[in-house]
Amino acid sequence: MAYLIEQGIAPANILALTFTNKAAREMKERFISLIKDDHDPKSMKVLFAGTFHSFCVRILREFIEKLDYNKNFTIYDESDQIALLKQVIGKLAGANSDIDANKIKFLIGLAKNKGHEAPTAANGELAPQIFQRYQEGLKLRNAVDFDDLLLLAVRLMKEHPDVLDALRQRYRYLLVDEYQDTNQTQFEIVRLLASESKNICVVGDDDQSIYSWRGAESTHILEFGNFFPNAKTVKLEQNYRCTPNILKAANYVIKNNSKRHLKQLWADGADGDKIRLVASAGEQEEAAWVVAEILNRRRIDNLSWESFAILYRANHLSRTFELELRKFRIPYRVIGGLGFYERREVKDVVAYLQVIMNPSDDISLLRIINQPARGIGKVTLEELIRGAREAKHSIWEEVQLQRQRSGGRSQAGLEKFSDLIHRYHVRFQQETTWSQIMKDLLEEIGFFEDIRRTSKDNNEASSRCENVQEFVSSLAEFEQKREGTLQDFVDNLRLEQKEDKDEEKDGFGVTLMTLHAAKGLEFRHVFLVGVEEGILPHDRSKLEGNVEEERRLFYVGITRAMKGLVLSYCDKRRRYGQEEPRHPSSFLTELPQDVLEHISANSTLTEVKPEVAFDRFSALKAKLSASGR
DNA sequence: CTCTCGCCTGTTTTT
DNA sequence: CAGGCGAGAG
Repeated sequence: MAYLIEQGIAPANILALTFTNKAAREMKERFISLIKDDHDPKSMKVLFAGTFHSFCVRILREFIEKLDYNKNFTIYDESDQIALLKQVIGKLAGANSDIDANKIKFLIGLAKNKGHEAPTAANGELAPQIFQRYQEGLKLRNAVDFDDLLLLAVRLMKEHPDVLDALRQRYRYLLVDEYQDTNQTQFEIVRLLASESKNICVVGDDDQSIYSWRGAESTHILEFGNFFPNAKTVKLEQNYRCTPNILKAANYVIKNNSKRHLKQLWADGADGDKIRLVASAGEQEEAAWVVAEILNRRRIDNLSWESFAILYRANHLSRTFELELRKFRIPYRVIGGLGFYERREVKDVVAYLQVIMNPSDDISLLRIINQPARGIGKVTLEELIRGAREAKHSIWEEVQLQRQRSGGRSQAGLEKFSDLIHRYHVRFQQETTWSQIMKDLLEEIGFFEDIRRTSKDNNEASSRCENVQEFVSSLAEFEQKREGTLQDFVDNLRLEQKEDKDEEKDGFGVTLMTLHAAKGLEFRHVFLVGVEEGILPHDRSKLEGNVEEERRLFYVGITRAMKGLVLSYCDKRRRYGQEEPRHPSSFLTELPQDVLEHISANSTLTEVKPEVAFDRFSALKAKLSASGR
């Protein structure tokens, strides 16, 4: 990107795509720091650097009317999808059918990611019908799901050559990061945009392909030359991040994969510290050891909290570490997991905004029509849904009909709700102080009182109220920056994990995140925790015969570390409130012994003694006898 | 119509 | 353990 700018290419003609918002942010930052001496960073705002999804939203908001959607379409997230699917399944198979909405959602996603119009019948007898009804349901609600964003963008470009042409004119230089993770649809987008100009540059590493479960195919990068025959390949084999010891460990692990593009990674400099393999009795001990080590290391080397990251395979593993960090009042941030906007109270507030902007959005409407309670109960709702279905219009329109008809206890409620949405719809259109309107709305419906009333305790109540307050202040902030419409605000919310607000200014503490989220990032000290058989590799991957992807995940984790790497596992772990025995990951046996140091978390930090010798059979034996007792 | 209680089920990874 | 959901009392 910096090179293109140096060559005099207009920033508006450059399009840079990534897979996560964090990676996009990181890319922008590094780019700005490269060019800031010669160019005004502000003039670079027209350069689009973002995720595939946010790029697609942008072009769809501009052109989607050509596909017979309304411009103010709503983006459905996972829970909205599930809600819609449950409706569809209920309609199709009866209320007490045992069809799992989650499974269907997964199948639909898989099909869409591969660019299919419908899942094949083999996926389950009802799946094709459900898929069809689901898609109709989205359309009816003027909504699109995450995968549709990509699919519709492709359709737009294919069916409307004038649009494609305009986009090609606009985005003349295309760059894609983490290209090994492109799925069929994303590949199609790239191909459509770049096939004429051939001004395309992609970066990727097949050893870091960790999204095949989302339809990513690393063949896209391996066969790049087939689509762009004059492509020039540049191998980046020197690693500037890790110490030779860490890189050696990574190389040893990854070479156990059979399906890969061979390369010789090397790193300069001193070997560095040994990699520490820490065994703990349980997750409490593991967390205690890790946090004590962070405290220690920070003091000794005079480091910032930001130098440390705790990485894990699955989100729920963050909990014990959060508790322990809190105990010592160490600042930290958790990436992912239950996102900010996924919290009940925040979702409710967002749903109000959605309905106000797009009343056809039944899913959001049903969420808030009786929230806080205004006398619209199950019976009324069923009537509304039935009426809407029969008349083939939205529930909102059905509300407009039924509020006229008198009788029934819910009448007043319907009247009130309908009037409320109308009034605020007008206000949001006419006034520009969105945050004030939002405050008025929350006040009028008694949202905070309702939260206090329905919360289990004071703690929960105040934290939920705070979340809503924070939402309102982020709205205020957005409004002050004048960076976009209210619709843009909601889009960002949907597509972006809520990041810590003061992340930019004074650091954000220790980072906790999944291995997937860590890709593309680096930390001075990495603690890769829960390295146990069944967690990494995950049990499910073994069933699905995809252990090699788990190994790549392990590889990604190892190579996030610049100087220090700790791999840690427990002998037992609580799961569903029940304690279970655990065993070290088989991946650990693939590590070169000479770069390892074995540590038992039972020994205190001041007197760290290397364990006798790591012998997994004796370790296993010890565990078996322990569990036997 | 509202609310509480207790049973149930699930936990991979992300936009 | 925790959040979702249905049943049943008020």
